[in-house]
Amino acid sequence: MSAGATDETELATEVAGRPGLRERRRRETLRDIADAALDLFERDGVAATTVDGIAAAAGVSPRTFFRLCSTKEQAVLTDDGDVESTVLAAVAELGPDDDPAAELERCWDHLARAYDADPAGHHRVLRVRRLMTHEPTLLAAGLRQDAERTERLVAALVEATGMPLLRARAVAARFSTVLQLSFEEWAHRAEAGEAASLVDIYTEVRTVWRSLG
Amino acid sequence: MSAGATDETELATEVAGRPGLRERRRRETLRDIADAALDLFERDGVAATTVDGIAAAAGVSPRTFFRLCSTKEQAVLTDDGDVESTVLAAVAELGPDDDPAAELERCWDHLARAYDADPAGHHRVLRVRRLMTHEPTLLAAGLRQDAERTERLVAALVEATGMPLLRARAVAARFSTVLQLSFEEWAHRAEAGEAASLVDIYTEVRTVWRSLG
DNA sequence: GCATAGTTGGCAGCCTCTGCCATCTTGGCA
DNA sequence: TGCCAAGATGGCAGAGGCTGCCAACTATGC
Repeated sequence: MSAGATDETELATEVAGRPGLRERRRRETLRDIADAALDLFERDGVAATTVDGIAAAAGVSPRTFFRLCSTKEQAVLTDDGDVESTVLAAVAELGPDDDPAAELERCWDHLARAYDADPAGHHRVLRVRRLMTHEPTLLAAGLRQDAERTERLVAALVEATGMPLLRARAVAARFSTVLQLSFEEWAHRAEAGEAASLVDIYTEVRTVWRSLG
Repeated sequence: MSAGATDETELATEVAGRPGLRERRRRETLRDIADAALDLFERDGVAATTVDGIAAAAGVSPRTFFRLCSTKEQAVLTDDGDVESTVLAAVAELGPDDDPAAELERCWDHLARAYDADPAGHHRVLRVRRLMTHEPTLLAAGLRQDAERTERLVAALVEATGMPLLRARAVAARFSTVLQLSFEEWAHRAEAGEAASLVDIYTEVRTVWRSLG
C-alpha cells in the first residue's frame, strides 16, 4: 500500500538479537537526514528546500536520500513505530467478548503516560507540528501517514475480533480522531508555553467529544 | 493554504449573473480533462499515466492542464463545491444558542436526500472511489481535500458561534468522520450491487457511531 | 469596433524520483 | 584470519511533474 521504498524493510540482522552495525548506521543516517531536513524546512520553507540540499547537509548523496526516505516530507515524519506496534499488539490480544474501544483507550492511556514522562523528544515533535500548520504538503504527508495507520488498525480489529468492517472502521476512526485532536491541542498549549500533559488533555478531549452526543 | 494554482479563482463574470462564454468553456475543458484522466487512470493506473497523456486526450496543452488542475490527482477530484458551500452557509446562520452538531446533521440530511434523488453522477463518484482504494497517491489527495474542507468548517464554526477552538474542531472532525464513513459504506455497497441509499446509510452509521459510547 | 483583460500554448529550466551499474563495506563462515 | 555473499553507497542517465515567461489569440465591456 505504501509507496515508500525502504519504509517496510525488515532487516535480517534484527532478528538475531541487537541491531548490528548496519542497522545502527542506517538509523544514524536517518536521524542526520531528519535533522538536516527540519533545519532547512524551518529556515527556507518546505517548497524552497531541495533534496540535494538536505542530502548535502546530512553528508549523503541524493540517491541515498531517496533510498531511505521516499519523499522530502517523509524525512521529518520518520517514526519509530513503537506506538503503533504497541496498539496493534494490544488489539491482537483482544477476545471476541472484549470491548475494543475501551481497550484502545486503556492502551493509549499507558502510552500517553509514557510520553508525558519522557520529555526528551517533545521539542522535536513540536517543531514538526509547528511546521505542519503552515506547510500544506507536510500536513498532507502527515495525514496520509495517519490514514495508513488507521487502515492497519481496522485490519487488526477485524482480524482479532471478527467484528463487522463498518464497526471496525468506526472504532478506528473515532480513536484516531480523538488522538489527533489531543495532539493538536497538546501542541497548541505547549506552543503557548503551558506545561501540557497529554494524559490530561486526552481525558479532556474525550469529555468534549462525549458532550457532543 | 492550498498549493493549487487556480482552484480558488473567483471569476468576475460570475458575479454579474450567469456564467458567460469564458466560464462555460473553462468548465467544459475541466470536464474533458477529468474524463480523460479517469479513463487513463483506470486503464493504466495513476503512476503510469502522464500529464502529457491526459492533456493530449483532453485536447489541451500540458501547460493549460497545470493551469487548471495543479496535480494529475486533482484532475479527477474536481468538485463543484456545492456541498461545501451549502454546509458553510448553514453554519454561518447559526446563532450562539443553536446546537451546531444538530444543525450539521440536519443540513447533511437534506444534502444526502438530494444526492439520493439524483443518481446521474453516482457512477462517476463510484469510479473515483474505486480508484482511490487501490491508488495511494489518489487517496492522499482526497484526504488532503477533506482535511482542508474540515479546516474551513472549523473556521466557520468559530466565526459564527464563537465556540472554543477545541470544541469546534471536535464538532467538525466528528461530522467529517461520519461523512467519510457513510460514503465509504455507500461505495462499498453500491460496488456490491446493492441499491444503497446515502440517507439510510448515514442514519445507520450514526447509530453504530453512538453505540461506541 | 476597440481597448482591455483574461486565456492559451510553447519553451526553457528546475526539481523529484527511479533504474542501473561499479565500488566498497559488513556479517557470516570455513 | 581470510574469503565470499549480501547489502549499502554514489554516480549517471532519463522520465516526468511543475512553473515562469512571452507571444499570439479571444471574450468582454464600452
